[in-house]
Amino acid sequence: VSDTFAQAVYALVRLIPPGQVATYSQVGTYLGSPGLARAVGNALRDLGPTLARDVPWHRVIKANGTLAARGDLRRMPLQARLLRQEGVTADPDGRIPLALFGWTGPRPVSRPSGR
DNA sequence: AACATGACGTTGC
DNA sequence: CGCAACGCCATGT
Repeated sequence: VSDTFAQAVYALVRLIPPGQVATYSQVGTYLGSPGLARAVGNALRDLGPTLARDVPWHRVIKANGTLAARGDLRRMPLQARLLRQEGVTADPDGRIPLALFGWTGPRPVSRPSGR
């Protein structure tokens, strides 16, 4: 459709529920390829203040569990605060345990009993 | 079409 | 743990 890659990114990030986080590569994977991580970052970087209200960009972090925005350190503390506000805490190392807060994806395979 | 840039990721030193 | 190099994909010039 006429949506750009960025639009797709916003749509997906919008689906990330509070209390959970996704990595750039993860988002990229759901969009088609893990290598899209960079492109995903670009898309969120281009996010405007208006769109930022609809898109929980703070729930997208790096693959190593650290926060991104190394060029815009102003957003770093903000992201940390927003996440903490949702219950997402970091380890003493300053990293977020993806094993606990990691988003399972747009369609979780939560199917313990299977059918 | 080619080159340069970037909220990334992984590996090597 | 910090820094550098390479790979990767989308976008802007």
